[in-house]
Amino acid sequence: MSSLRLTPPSYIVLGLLSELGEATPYTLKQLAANGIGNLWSLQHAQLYRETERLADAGYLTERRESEGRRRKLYRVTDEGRRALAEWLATPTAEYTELRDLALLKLALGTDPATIAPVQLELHRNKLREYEQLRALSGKVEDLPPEARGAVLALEAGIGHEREYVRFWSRLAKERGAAN
Amino acid sequence: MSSLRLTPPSYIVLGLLSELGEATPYTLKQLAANGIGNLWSLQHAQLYRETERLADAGYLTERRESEGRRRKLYRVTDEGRRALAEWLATPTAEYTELRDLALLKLALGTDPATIAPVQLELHRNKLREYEQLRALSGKVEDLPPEARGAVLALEAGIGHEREYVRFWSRLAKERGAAN
DNA sequence: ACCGTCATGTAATCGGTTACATGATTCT
DNA sequence: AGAATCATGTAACCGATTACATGACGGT
Repeated sequence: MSSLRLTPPSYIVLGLLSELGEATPYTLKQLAANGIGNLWSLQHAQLYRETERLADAGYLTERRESEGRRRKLYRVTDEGRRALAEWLATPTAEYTELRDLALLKLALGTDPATIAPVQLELHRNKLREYEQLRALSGKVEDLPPEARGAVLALEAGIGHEREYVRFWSRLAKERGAAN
Repeated sequence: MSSLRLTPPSYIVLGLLSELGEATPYTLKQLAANGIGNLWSLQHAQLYRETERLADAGYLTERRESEGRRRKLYRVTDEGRRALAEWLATPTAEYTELRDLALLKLALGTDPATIAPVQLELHRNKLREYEQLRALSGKVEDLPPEARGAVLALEAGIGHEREYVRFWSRLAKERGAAN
């Protein structure tokens, strides 16, 4: 019941759970690994802690199976739904840093030639993966409203991966030519 | 002397300090706020902790002013320099998630119309800021080698900001037209 | 029956953020 | 001299990752 701060992981849990209805932390983990995990991934341990935290605060209800594995099943309360909706309705004006390790190394003086090829391949693979994922959904307008956001976020990811590929292939080429 | 794990902030400290020679945590903070802070920012408190940690582990030496403010001045040791060089020479194959709050909201079902305008302005401003910064340095080839990495990282940032601007202006337009 | 993997959870550790506190300078 | 801001540092809290531990299930 205490007023705890809701963090991005909290909203991920609330968001996923309100679509699923009822689920165990482990189910959430599996679900998160696919879609939203590309944007913001979570360890399974964190999901156990987070669901517990949210349940303590009244945003989720906890139910324990009486037989078998006696797993814990969570469900979003009205309060949780309200908190999520409120957060979703508020625009963020916060700037998110890239915090990319390779760029950090670059900024601190690495020779681009040593990291560019690896990064290039990494982002090419990621781009391909995203594009394949994207191809599975059709046009955004044809999707049910609840599913649109995820696809849009995926499209953002594709754009950034393309940018990464452009960037690192430029560096790979320049150095390749210079040497 | 203990073997502690070196984190990205550790390398930022090592990197900045090895360029500066000797500095106080506060000086590092100021320096970091400008250049590298756009990529990976640090609180001042963290810099105090981190310098202390690194000094304990033997990567920095600590010297205290005898008069005046009795500030702590740090300097990179050979071991520190070695650790930094080793890290810089190792390519990373790790994928960095975007972890952008606005994209997260989008993925969880926000109406794009409510966040797109704010994000658009945010990223337009950031882009302008980066481009002005970029204009201060000339061509990359004319720079001293130590300074090139920072400019390249900045160029990466510009690319991503352009991508953000493209993305959010698309959403802003679509919705604007639909309504 | 046994082995490996998937599933489920807890505990300990640790980095990072927030909050607090105070000492110097500078400006009016 | 007093106010405001810059500079310097410490302490407490908290979220997140790592490590540990065990139970169920599927295949051979």
